[in-house]
Amino acid sequence: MGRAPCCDKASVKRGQWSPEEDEALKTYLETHGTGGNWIHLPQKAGLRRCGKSCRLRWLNYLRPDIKHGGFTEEEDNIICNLYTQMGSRWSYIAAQMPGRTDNDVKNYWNTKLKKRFFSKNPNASSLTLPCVPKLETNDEFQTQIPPTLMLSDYNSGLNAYDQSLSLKPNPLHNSKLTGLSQFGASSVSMSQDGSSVSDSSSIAAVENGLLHGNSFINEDAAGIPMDFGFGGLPYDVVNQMWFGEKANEVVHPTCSTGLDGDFFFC
DNA sequence: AAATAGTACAACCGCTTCGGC
DNA sequence: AGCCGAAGCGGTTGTACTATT
Repeated sequence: MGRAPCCDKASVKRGQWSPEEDEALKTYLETHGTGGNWIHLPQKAGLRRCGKSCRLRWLNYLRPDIKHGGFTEEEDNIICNLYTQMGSRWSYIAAQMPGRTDNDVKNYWNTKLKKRFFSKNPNASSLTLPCVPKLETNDEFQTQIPPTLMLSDYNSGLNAYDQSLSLKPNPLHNSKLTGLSQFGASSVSMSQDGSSVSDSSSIAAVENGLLHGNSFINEDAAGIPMDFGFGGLPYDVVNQMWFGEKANEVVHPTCSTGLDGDFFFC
């Protein structure tokens, strides 16, 4: 038995939106807002569309603050940097670029940026990406971003990475720190087929200040930092360095932007 | 000019999470 | 505490457009 469909597919229109439909949706939303319910919105707006479809159309295309058009070099670098740090958290990456949507960023990465990135960083294909623990807001998390991991070169409001911030959990998020074992072991391949950990609470993790450079750090009850980092590499908080599999191997976490703006791994 | 291949982007699908009851 | 509906999210697919042969 499959999942019940969100709407009656036989009675709703699918495919490309017409200008008339766009106008109807836009007019309705500008007048009434969503009313907190997308499911019943199409009916009220006189549209024969699924509520989900309306929501997506609005969020990805019709919203007045959407920036259409090509990505700048600066935006390219932000995407590459954030992708290497947190994987395909498109909604979060998009949130760092005003006017860009997760769909936009995702499409742009999949069609253009990924090829460019891997042609410049052939070794990157073997990299693993961080998997993100769920967090419990009761835990007294507090961490600082190591200076070597700063992205403040960008003027795009990467506030979450502000070195000077000492971030506390956001009480609005009520996620739990569960399933820790999976995070140290699992990884996300940077190939097209690579899937991400489908867990939106990772965004809360970042908002809660747990992004620790390429890693996500939780401090357990005893105050011992736990690392869920880049491919499971432990992070040396004191020296702000990453350790490779060999004890004497040190991996520097910083990803940099070259003089010509091209992204590369150091 | 027509056919084919490649690219870009919009839209859909289904799983997970959240919040109200 | 558990259920259920709705929203959020990321992966995938569909399609229009452009370039190449």
